Amino acid sequence: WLLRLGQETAAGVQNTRSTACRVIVHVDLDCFYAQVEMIRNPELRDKPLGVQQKYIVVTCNYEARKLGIKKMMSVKDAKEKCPQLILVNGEDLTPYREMSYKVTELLGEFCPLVERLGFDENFVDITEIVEKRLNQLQQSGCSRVCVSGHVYNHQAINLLDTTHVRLVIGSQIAEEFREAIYARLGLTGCAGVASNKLLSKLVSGTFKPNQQTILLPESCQDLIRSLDHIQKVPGIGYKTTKRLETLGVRNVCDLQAFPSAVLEKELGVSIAQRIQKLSYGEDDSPVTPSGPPQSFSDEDSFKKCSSEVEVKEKIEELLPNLLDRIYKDGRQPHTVRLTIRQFSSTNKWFNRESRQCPIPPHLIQKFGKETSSVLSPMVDILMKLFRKMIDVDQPFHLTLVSVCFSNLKDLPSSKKGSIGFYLKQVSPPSGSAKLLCHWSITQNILMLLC
DNA sequence: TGGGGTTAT
DNA sequence: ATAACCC
Repeated sequence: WLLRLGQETAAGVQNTRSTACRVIVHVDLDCFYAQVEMIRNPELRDKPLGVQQKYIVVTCNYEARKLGIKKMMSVKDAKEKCPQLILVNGEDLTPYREMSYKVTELLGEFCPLVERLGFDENFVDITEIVEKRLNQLQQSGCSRVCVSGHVYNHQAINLLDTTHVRLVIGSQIAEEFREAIYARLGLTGCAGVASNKLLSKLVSGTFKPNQQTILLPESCQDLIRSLDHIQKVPGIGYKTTKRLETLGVRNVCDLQAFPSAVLEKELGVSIAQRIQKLSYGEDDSPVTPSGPPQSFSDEDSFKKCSSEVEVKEKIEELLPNLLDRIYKDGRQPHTVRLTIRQFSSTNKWFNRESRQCPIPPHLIQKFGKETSSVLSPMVDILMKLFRKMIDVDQPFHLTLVSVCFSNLKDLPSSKKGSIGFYLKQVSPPSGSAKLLCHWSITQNILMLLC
């Protein structure tokens, strides 16, 4: 696609600037866990591969998909379908988490506005980069732009429409993102470019592995209405779908046409207005930079755990890994939480309960040092939380134990003379050494030079 | 269904 | 602390 740029004066650009659309990229890695495993062991590259957690194949590579393996298939069904399927255990998320942050950090080199969604998706607000390139193009008198990848619906591009031009420039930037992710990390993925997060996410999935697509505004209704069920709309989950079904709302068109007043009474004004806007493809939520994580957790599920001693053992298994992650992060957690799931034949999922408490100050101090000194006092605290939930004199049957550290705070900076002093000045909320965006780092270095 | 995450109430 | 959402 070679196209001729419309003639537009600088003044014209200024006039349209206040109404310029946002340009959002959604980057979605292909079968992420399987890709990471194939990098760890290249011999798996051309073989059908599944990643297993407990008795579930949580994801698989495209070789396996050709043979009929689906995400979240039971190991039993998968082996029946495909006896040659190779399975690797993916219960320890460490390799995936590490690679995931490398991707986010790489995108952060292009632009500070990067928001994570799970381990394998990122939103990037590239509005400013697009504006800059648009100005460069116009000033250099360049008359052609070329779209990278697909255009949703094969819609024709109109280069007199500045929104079209912005999205085309966005496609070039998305291509650069994917090329950088492949060149530096060896990962492939999809990208979607549109004027908001919702649409960028929906359009990124339209051409699937390792391809990208842009959505022009005129095709927005086609895209959103192509969703056969409302639960496919990101933001409308299981519960809301059930309540909407009660109201007779089955698809996106039903939701668009449904009386707002009735919806607001049924779901509350906030949810009603948000999801009805979503049904029109409208989403004004900003790309919020994720920064370093808000919490660190580790969990294990199992068939049965029914004594205090077993619970303590589970906790002792989970803690060292967690404490190590927190130590490497550099911040100190101020809250700890224990979550359990009790067995029940009815309502099998979502019967989790938790208790949390502040971490005593004397223990918080020790997080910056050796993890061994925190271990046993922390086990004691977690066992107390456990006894708040479960009467240990009565029989119980747990199927999951999870420990979570949250309310992370930066180490108190030792004021002058320390590099921390300069770092804290520019980025007070979360100065975790690792995930500062490079702008903050640049500013910090400039401060040091001053 | 696993092993994580987030925000709103 | 729970409930909803996301992957």
